[in-house]
Amino acid sequence: MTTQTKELEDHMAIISQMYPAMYTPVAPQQGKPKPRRRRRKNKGGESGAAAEAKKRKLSDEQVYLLELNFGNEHKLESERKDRLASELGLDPRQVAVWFQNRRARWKNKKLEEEYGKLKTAHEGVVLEKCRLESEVLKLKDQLREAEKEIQGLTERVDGVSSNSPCSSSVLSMDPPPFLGEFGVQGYDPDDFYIHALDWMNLFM
DNA sequence: CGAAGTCGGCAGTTACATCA
DNA sequence: TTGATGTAACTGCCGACTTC
Repeated sequence: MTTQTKELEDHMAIISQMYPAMYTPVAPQQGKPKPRRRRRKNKGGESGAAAEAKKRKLSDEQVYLLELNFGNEHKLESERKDRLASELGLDPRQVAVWFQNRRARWKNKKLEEEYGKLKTAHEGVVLEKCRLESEVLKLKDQLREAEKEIQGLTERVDGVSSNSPCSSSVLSMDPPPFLGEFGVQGYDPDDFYIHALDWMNLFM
């Protein structure tokens, strides 16, 4: 076996993996030919007998060369089509049709890939949304607890406010930065408890 | 400039081969 | 035998280009 032949076989193996259904070996026509259903019309003007004589399935080598050409350029200029057709022993029309169908398959494949990517991305976003929603619920709970605690402390402070030396300055302070639900800009949930404790220490 | 012809591309369809 | 699937080939339409 020559290196070139081996290379061709390797390429065919790869291509066969990509398009398994395209490369089943052509079985020689044996016995009496089955009657074919009639097409609607034959625009090409080819006689029925001539069309009948044509091999329907392209050979592995023909497909391999067509794939190589398609890999280089998906579009087919007239000159290249004629050259390819004579190289492969095909009608230029067959080459054009093959490229057309191949472009359609390629487009479908790309659409499927794109769909897969979008689906994965969408699933990721839905997951992240769930995570964020549960985090919001958790933070709301924490906020409620903190507000309850502050309420209790405030009531305690009110009870002794009349004889506390610092009461006036404390009571005149701005409300704590964590009061109110999500109304504070620059609020960092990680620092929530640290800030809350700092603020409460003023009363201790 | 515009009508007519040609050509290539695409979407959709049909006919056929192959396989489970 | 039959239904599903892949593919070659077809139809019909459209836009770009050329010719007259």
